[in-house]
This record gives sequence, C-alpha cells and structure tokens, in this order.
Amino acid sequence: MTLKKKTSKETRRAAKGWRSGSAQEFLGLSDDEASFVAIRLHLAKAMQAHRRELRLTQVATAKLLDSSQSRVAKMEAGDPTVSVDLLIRSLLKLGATPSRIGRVFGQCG
Amino acid sequence: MTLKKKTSKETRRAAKGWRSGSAQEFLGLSDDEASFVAIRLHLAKAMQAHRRELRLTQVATAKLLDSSQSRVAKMEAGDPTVSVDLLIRSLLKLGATPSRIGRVFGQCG
DNA sequence: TGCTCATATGTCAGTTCTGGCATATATCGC
DNA sequence: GCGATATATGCCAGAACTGACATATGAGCA
Repeated sequence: MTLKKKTSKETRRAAKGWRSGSAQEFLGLSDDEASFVAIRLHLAKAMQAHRRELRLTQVATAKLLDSSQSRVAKMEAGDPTVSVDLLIRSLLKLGATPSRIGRVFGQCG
Repeated sequence: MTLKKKTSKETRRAAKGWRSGSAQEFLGLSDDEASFVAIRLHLAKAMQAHRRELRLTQVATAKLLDSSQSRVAKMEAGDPTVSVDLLIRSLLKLGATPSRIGRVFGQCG
C-alpha cells in the first residue's frame, strides 16, 4: 500500500481523546501506519547524520551506494517513494551496524 | 539487487582469518549484505514468535495483514522474495512496537 | 550580477515485490 | 489407511520501488 490507502475499520482512536491536530489525525493514519512513517523519517535522519559524519556529498554517497544523487536526497527527505528496505541497506553499506540501526527504532514510539 | 549479485571489490575479510565455512563466505556476501540477510532472518523469527504469542494460525494472520497464507509462510521462513519492509509493516500491524522491533536488530551482529 | 557546488523535485522505463491461487508436505485424530 | 487442519513451495499478473536523467532551488563567492 505504501500510504495512499485509508484503513477501512474506523479509527479506534476516536474513543481516546484528542491529541491536537496531529499529522496522524489529519492524514487518517492508523497507529501502525503512523509508526511506519515515523520509522522511515528517523532512518532518513540517521542516513543524513551518518553521511555527514563521513563528510560525503550526496553525489559521493550515491557512488558508494551504486545509486544516484536524487535518490540519496529522497532518502534523506524521507520521501514516500523510498522504502525502509533501501534505507537500511544504504545505512549498512555506509558502515552502520545493525545495532546502531536498531537504536534508531527505539526513538520512534 | 536483493541477493544474486556478487560485489566486485574483493572481500576485505581475506586478511582477517578464517571463520569456518560460513554461509557468508560460501555465498560470497559482503559484510553489509550478510547483515541484511541476518536482519531479515531475525525479523522472520520475531514474526513467528509474535504470531504464536497471539495464538494465531498463518491463515488468521494473513487476514489481519490483508495478505495470504503463503506470504505469511514466506515471511516466517525469511524467504528472499520477502522484503524487510513487509516484515516491519507486518510486525507493526500485529502490535509490535518500534522499540521491540529495534531490539531485534540488536541481535544481528 | 553571474558562476559553481550541493541539494531538491519531477518523471519514467526497467526491476523487484506482493497477494493470491494451486499444489505439496506435514501432523494429528479416527 | 483416510479426512482435516496447519504450514510450505511454485508461480504469475498487477503494484510498488529504484536508478537515472532533467531540471529547479539555494548558498557561497568573485
């Protein structure tokens, strides 16, 4: 699905009080969908942080990843056309350990 | 790529001593590729563990995930045609928290 | 201002993934 | 043995992803 689809079962959050006009509320995301986009966003941030630690440009990074500058930009932007798969594979190629990636998940919910 | 491709740069592990006939060695995987399959395998295990905690059959699980029994079976088997994306989305739908998923990564290397 | 480098955004053809079907292989009680 | 239930494997059409290109925006400097 990758975003786009609205879950049919009416949000059980209804009974649970307001949480300000959150993006989740506005977009009508279920909790698991919201977590998923949060994960993508956090991995995107991690990606950028990691690249900067290595003092690489997006072009240089793209070369290391056998990809293109535009895709690196989209990765760091958390663009919905970028899969969590790609983010994880890219982080690993840049030298991040699974443990370090795992810690990113800890900051998502 | 998703498996299949051999990395061109000759494994830097060569200088680093033997580690028995590991699958990684045999398949000619680079470290990051090996980590990636390890992650998929660990998520697969987590998936099965989580399903069993919920006392669901693969069919019932498939229904919850808007998927099919065959795909659930492949998920739990760590089949290469299953993306890490799908595993993570599925775990979230089954109620696993990002933190819990993150801890799975900690056991991968 | 004009030029350069870094990053962002739009698009698309080729590849990969996914759901679902058919089928195969257990494992159980009868 | 035979059904019934649970899980595994092979396959494929349709959907999603990816690299690449073109182009746009932005920051820094002469």
